[in-house]
Amino acid sequence: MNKILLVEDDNEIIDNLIEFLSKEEFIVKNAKGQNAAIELVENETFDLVLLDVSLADGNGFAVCSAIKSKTCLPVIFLTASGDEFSTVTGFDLGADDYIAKPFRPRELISRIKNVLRLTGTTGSITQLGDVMVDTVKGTASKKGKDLFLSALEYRLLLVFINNRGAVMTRTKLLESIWDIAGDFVNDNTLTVYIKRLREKIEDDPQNPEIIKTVRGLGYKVDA
Amino acid sequence: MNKILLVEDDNEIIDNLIEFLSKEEFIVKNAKGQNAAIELVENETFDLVLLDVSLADGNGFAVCSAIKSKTCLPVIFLTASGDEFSTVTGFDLGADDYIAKPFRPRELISRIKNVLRLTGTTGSITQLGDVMVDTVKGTASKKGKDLFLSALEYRLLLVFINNRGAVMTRTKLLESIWDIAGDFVNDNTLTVYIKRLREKIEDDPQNPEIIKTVRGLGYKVDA
DNA sequence: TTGAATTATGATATAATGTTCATAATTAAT
DNA sequence: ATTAATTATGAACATTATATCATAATTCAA
Repeated sequence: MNKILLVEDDNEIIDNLIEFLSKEEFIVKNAKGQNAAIELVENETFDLVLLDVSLADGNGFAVCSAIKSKTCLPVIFLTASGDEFSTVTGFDLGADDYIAKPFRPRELISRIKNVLRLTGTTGSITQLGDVMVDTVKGTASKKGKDLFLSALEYRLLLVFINNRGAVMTRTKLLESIWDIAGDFVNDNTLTVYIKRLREKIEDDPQNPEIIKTVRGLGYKVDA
Repeated sequence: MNKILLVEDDNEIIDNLIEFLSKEEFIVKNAKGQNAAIELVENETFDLVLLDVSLADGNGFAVCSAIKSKTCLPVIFLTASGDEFSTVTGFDLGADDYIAKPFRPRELISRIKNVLRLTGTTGSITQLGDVMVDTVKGTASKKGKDLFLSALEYRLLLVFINNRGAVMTRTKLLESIWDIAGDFVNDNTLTVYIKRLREKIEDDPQNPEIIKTVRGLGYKVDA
């Protein structure tokens, strides 16, 4: 159940959106003015803000700035027309998306869900076979069981996950984890880490299925 | 320098976009058909895909599915008109955004940058005062200098960052980090960790400005 | 098949982490 | 002011992490 703050002063739109969004399993709370919006954001927790650009007491950009400076809430602008929203300044202010009125309700839902997914409010979990990494918590698990990865093992796993499909050279991996080209850490250190990580995440560490060796080039995980 | 795969078969658009995006410091590579696109994605690394919905050899949705099943690349659809893109199926397929032709170049740039920011391909960095956390790399820094956080310290910091503005009770924190309600780890363990984390991230650990004690309730960081 | 290069493994010293204890400092209420 | 509760600190300890060495196994090419 995600909770949405609707900053809007047009009663018809308010009623329509509250009715529609409630059906879609969202909890909606309305603020009609800038101050009300900012106060609500300060005193309650929301998952997303729908923000009308043109409010009776001023434009929504100021509200967006205020919200973004206080929270990490995603903001979707509602605009009277596509042109009203300057994407350049809008996105610069930290807006996550915008939608022009009149919009089809289903499009609004899609955009809301999309933004929630992208901003990770619903959790940003990445999967690699049966290994799951939760970058929000900073943890990893295999088949639902917690993996106890050290800081370096975790970072090494992240590098592979964020470069799925690509062969990672030893140099690239060393740079990613140790920030240097291999002059200061022993070249074998990486090999040892690969081994240790494999021992924790692979079903059969001797025949790795996740982190594969690409002889002469480096290592890779399939996409 | 982000690398973009442009899947488009109209030569005029290709030329325009390559010229414009190159000026904006993007590296652009073009694929004219479905197979070319999928092959490129498999053999090269990109940061984002711009995907025309209507290609000569079929519609772009199939390409989107193929890309998303193989990679975690963000995809922005280019559509001839707003209606052509079904936001419902489009977003369900994993599309990250879409833009209807004709679009203003600056809007395209804004949307590209926005998606890159949201999907974290440019790094999903969260800031807490002068402390930055990069959950893509699994690292943290203060004033640009690397912090060497242990696995538990890093996770504790993430809990605070993901709950900015809220008071976190000792029980909640213990549950977040140790997955238990405090029965198995000593109650003081958390206190010691708070102290150690403060020593690494606070300017003056004796007078913490980031992680504040809320006596009787727990700890909180401001939003 | 042999040899050189690459990758894997096992063992080890050192440093850091994780947990607990004992004790001090702080705060709020009586 | 005294007391009780809460939070902070310092130090001790067992455990784990980290980096390196030596050595083994593997692969590829001559």
